Amino acid sequence: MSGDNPHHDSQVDSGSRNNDHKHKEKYRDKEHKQKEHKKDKEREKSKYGSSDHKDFSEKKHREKERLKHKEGSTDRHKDKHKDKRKEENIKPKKEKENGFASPPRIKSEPNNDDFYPSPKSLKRERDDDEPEVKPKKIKIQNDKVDKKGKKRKADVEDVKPKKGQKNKKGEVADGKKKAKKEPEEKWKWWEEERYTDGSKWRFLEHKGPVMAAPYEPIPGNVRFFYDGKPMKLSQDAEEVATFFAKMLEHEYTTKDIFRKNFFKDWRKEMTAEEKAKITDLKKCDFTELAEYFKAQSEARKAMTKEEKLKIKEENERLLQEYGFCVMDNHKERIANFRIEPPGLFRGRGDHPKMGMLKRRIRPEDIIINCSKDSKHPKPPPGTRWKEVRHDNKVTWLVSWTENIQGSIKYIMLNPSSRIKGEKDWQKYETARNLKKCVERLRSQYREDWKSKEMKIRQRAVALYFIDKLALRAGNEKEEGESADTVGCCSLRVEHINLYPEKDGQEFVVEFDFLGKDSIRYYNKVPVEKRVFKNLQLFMENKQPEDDLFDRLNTSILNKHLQELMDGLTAKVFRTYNASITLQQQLKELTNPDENLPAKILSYNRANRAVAILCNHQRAAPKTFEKSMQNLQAKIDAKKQQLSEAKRDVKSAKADLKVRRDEKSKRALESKKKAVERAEEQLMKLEVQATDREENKQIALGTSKLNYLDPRISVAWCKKWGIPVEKIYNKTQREKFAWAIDMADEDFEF
DNA sequence: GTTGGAACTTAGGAATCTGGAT
DNA sequence: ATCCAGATTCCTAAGTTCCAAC
Repeated sequence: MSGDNPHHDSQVDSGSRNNDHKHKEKYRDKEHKQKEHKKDKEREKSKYGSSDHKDFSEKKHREKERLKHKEGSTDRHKDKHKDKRKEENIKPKKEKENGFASPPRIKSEPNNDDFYPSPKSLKRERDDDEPEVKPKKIKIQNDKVDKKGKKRKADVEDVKPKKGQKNKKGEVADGKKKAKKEPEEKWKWWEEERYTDGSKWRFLEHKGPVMAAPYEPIPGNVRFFYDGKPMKLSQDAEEVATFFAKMLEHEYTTKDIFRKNFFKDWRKEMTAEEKAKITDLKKCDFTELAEYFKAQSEARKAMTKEEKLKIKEENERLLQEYGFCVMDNHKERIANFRIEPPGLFRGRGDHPKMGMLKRRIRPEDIIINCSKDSKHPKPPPGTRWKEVRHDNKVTWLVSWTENIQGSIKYIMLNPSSRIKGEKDWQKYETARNLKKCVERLRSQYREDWKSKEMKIRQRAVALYFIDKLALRAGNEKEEGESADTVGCCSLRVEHINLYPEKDGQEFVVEFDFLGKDSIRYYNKVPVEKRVFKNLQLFMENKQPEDDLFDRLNTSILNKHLQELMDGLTAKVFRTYNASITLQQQLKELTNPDENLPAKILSYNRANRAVAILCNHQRAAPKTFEKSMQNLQAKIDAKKQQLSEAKRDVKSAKADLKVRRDEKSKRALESKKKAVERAEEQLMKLEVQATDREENKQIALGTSKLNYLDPRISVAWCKKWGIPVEKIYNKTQREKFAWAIDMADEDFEF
């Protein structure tokens, strides 16, 4: 069943989702005091008389003021005190590998890492404690996938690098003549077995992160003024001042919260004297600093080619040295090998922490993860790592705790790596599994709309939204820690409006809320009557700021989903619906007779349908108006050309009438051709304009990268003879190499 | 069972690069 | 050769899910 999600249609072309900033005001200073409305929940409870609702104890007393910026703090600041209901009984969790039927991994011999020690000589010891090491090849479903009949080296042992390897490695690192060489043959990890024991790798070696560049004090002639008088700042205070100065242009340096947070954190960096003197941000004049940085960036732009080349080479050197690691005998690209530099935090939307100082990360903050038997990365001279550990149950190479939210940041591998690719592939397989049973689940939740139990009804309605509208799960968030955004489970009464009748449709629900990244979701959808009635019920006796689904959270929902299908979670619906929509739209929009650009346009339109479904928005490009004008000018010129061409045809006709010779006839023909050509070009330009206009605020990239099973696109390309390069750029081809290699034109999601 | 932390995916915007127009 | 717009890459915030400790 493809194209089996009829209810998307409305969404696909339903209107505008503008990110209206006014809209945000609406939520800005709201104090959500759900706590005060617990009584309402109690009321509902009794209404349904279900016994399973114990009371929701209230415990929300956040103590603000965290020691955030305490020196070297690795402490958590997440003293969360959830006020969520926890009345549900939670099922015992099942152990499983997410329904990904794939065989245990057996190491196969790579041939492409010449830069690093060739592993040939180095056998890894086989892991004897891995019973599943016998590859019984639970081959991945995809029928066609396997056509090539891989030579699975089922018997190759997992090799572990030995000393020899290390030595070689060192040598490679130093004189990296070899390192330059591209591996001619790309490693097809998808033809190999996977680990099934939960381990992520056997061997991992890397050079550690690239630390942020040290602070470079500003020259003495560049001055900071306080209260009109120049003032030399201590180095630490100065550094933080430069962060602010660099942002001076930006609107958010005018925001109260930003300024307040900044000033508070800045003062912590000041010496006692500075602190005593600098008491008012308004009296601070950063303009000379700002000009200095501006001039610097101008200078950078004006650099000669040689200078630029030099920088480029230096970057390339860093990339070669730090941008790769060896994981299980393969050289793999690292995604983010640089430590995030210090600066001022800018969250998205109305973030309560905007402007806070994002502290500089020191080696002492950093945890290194690598193989015990690898050459460990060296900390910068005179420093040490916080810890070096050897945990092969995780994929990260480096981690540190960030001081704004107290969360952990990681350095991990590039999307083209085996470890990311396998996971990505698995994600789509889970979504395809959902396809097989989605109708069953749909009937199930429709049944549940009638349940006697409130929490089941809520779960069923929420699931309906997640399925129909591709909403995110919606975890609860801690108030005051981040912008006020919601997803499905965390929707509040104020986020929807019910219209028994609107615009000629019955039972319309209007959604208006800020989702991830404070992107507005606005949509009007007709729903089934039963859903509508349920929503009315859920909203009864509630305040706008109360949870719509007060008996539900993501944990309850996902537990339920897990029971319905192995590996099923809320986000699988987004993947499934995105991919199935693409497949179906491609089927619908592709016209076999059309030429290549037209087909690509169809692809983009199908992609766009998905982006709209998933609400992937972008700010209209700054150059949008101009580029539209340019295009319009082209169109006008083409129109002009066309009308001239038509006039030519007329006169050629007249000519022919008079002369009646072959030559005139031919002339007429060629004029006619010119008209046709111009018409075609005009049409193309107009289509392009439409396309661009339609795309003004839609971001296609996110869905392409994260939600659309690449095999659908690859199959489509193969079917219509479209070079895959037209659809995926180089990076994307690297990420989706597995799909490009395995999908043939018959692939069905 | 709850809770918070850890791990990992998803996200939009800024910075940088590139190649075609001039 | 230079400029510019669009494409690509980088950056890191903001989500989801899993899991261990209580």
